[in-house]
Amino acid sequence: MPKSITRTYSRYSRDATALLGGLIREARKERKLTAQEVADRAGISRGLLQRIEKGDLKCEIGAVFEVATILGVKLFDTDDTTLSKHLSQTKDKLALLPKSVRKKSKAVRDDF
Amino acid sequence: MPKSITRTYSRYSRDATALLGGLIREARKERKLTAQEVADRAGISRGLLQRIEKGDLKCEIGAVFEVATILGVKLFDTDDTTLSKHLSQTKDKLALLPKSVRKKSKAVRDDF
DNA sequence: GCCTTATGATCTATATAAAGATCATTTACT
DNA sequence: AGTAAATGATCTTTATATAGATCATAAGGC
Repeated sequence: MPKSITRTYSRYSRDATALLGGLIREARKERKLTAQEVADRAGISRGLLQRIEKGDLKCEIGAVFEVATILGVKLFDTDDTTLSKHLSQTKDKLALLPKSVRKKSKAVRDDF
Repeated sequence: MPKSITRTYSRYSRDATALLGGLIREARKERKLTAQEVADRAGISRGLLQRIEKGDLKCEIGAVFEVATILGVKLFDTDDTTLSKHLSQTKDKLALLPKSVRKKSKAVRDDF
């Protein structure tokens, strides 16, 4: 049961979301598409698109990224190819890291 | 009333979300933090963090970005200062664009 | 200036994401 | 190898994000 959610967000998170929303709105205007058109193409409601463009932090990341993709707003400042390359690299690197993080159980060997 | 939601996502959106999740997991491991620790610091549940790291598209963007911020995973490949600079620039640029997008009402003047 | 249309804002109903718990499994230390 | 801890997975309950509608306002083309 979710306790009444009142999250706090750092300035960086808020700025990043606002920036992304702004870039989306900018791209939409430049391409001369109405909010309704973009919403339709993304399969979301116009109201949700409004919130996304406003930088609302409580939107599905999938919806936000999808709109960005449709409008050509690049995430990670990279093209598709570079993105999937990064993706593979990350997966490879993760395979090398320990599967679980282990905290020091107690003291640091003061037994000598 | 939301009709049964079954969104479709582009590969780019899916890859981007997966990459972000992977970078988060990677950063967490490198800093030797347990999932519970990070979840606590972000004010979210461990389950949600799991989904974020897995690249689940149906998470709040605010939660995802907050975790990324806490772990030092940079969005937009920029530091804080550059980010807010971009933010202002975008706002300025938006002020210049037309406030609403206007579709060609009908024909292109065939009345002469 | 008019008139159509895009946008902004608000409300309701409902699908669903998230918290919190529990259990099984894996994993890393000793 | 043994063990405690971290992770993964699943279930239930509840808060809430979303769709869809409506209304008011703003804004652009004529």
